[in-house]
Amino acid sequence: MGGDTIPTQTFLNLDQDKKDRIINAAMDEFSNNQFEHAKLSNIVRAAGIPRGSFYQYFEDKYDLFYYIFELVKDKKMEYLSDLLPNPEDKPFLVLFEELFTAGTRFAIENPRFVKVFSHVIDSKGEIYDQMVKTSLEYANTYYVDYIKNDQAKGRLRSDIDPYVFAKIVIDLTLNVSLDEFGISVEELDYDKMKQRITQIISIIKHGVTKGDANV
Amino acid sequence: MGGDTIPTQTFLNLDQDKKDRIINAAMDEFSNNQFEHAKLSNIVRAAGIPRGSFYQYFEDKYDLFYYIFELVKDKKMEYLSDLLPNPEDKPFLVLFEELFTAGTRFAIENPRFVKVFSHVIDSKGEIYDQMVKTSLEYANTYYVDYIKNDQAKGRLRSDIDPYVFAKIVIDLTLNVSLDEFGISVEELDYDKMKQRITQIISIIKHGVTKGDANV
DNA sequence: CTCCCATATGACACCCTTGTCACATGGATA
DNA sequence: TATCCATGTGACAAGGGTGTCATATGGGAG
Repeated sequence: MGGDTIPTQTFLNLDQDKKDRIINAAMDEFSNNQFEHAKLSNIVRAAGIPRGSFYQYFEDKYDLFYYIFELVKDKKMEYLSDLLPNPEDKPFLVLFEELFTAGTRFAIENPRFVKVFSHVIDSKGEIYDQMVKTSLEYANTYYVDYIKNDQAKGRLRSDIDPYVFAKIVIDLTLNVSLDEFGISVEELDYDKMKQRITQIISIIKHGVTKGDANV
Repeated sequence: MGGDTIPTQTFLNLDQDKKDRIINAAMDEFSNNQFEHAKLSNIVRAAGIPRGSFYQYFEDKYDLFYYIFELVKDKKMEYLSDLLPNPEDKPFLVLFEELFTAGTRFAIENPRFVKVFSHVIDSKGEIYDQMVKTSLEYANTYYVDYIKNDQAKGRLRSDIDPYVFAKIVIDLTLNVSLDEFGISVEELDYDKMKQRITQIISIIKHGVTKGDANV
């Protein structure tokens, strides 16, 4: 019975310590390697369980990854969920700054999670299609509507293509926030990131040109 | 003799047709797969040469990839090299727009090349470190200096961190120019891209805020 | 003709992975 | 103690990749 939970009931029955060891080992492997390069052999060795046991807990490698990736998404949602409902019609740039900040905080506080995430983003393979493509497309339309709304209210220049702007915003959050030349996620520092966000928002908001009113 | 050219002399001696078949097959495989997932078996099959012959032409898979990647870089340089010397002290934003446009033209006219390139960018592995990291770091400092110079001349806001701005510029050229949700490099259209570039430059230049002079 | 060297060839050895399976273990229950 | 069921276990089959090597081929030189 209960044969179609994603991890098996057997896994859920495990004592917490063993579960933690497995999750930990998987997290390590998946944060250091893309899915296809992650090796079950490493995971079972690091977790200190026999290979055979693993297959009592999960269907296969993909199944494990799916489980881990859900953990990552859930964690990220903890950081973002308060911001998204948007009851009081915040300007888009305010929402953007809040999301950007929350996302950065998530990255700093959960570096391994972010690395798992980044591998999927970069992979652009099946896993990407199945696990994040839809979310990003959703974010895109969400942003586009938001931007159009702000344009209608005169908060944003109406000659800007909402799709292009939304794409920039998403790319910035995905890339700029997470890495820097030679600096890995583990070494991020909150104050520095906060400054960077302020800078980025300022550029997006006012542009880089000096003393120049916009068109 | 000549034992340390990258492809062997034997390869260089091959008749053009056979060379082309090999390069073509390699290009196909490397544009559809990251290095580690690219299969020599596919390449030799597509090129119509026996497996053993391949090892008379190249040291190994990595060697072949290196050769192919050089071809890609050379091709890209054909598009960019005129712009980089910068004799007449162009404003940074003008240079940026020119590079962006040239890069886009390269992408549209050589989609397979771009895909090879993107795989490396996304891989963030050894290949990335060896083949593009240095170039990107170089580009970064080049931009930073350029930006500082423009700031000194009052063309750009001096409260902007040149490093952050340079990073944004590089990320935009690497990501925004190349893909879009659901649109692969093969389907890019020049006019559409030109519009997008104009939009992006405009946002960077003046910001997105309506009727708002900058700080 | 035959010798020589560059080149061609594909079966094969080797490596490393994943997922399986027949068997072991152990605690609860009667 | 006997039995049962969940769980543990690691040797192993199968698959799929790369690079090698013993052997074939073929054109030019003597």
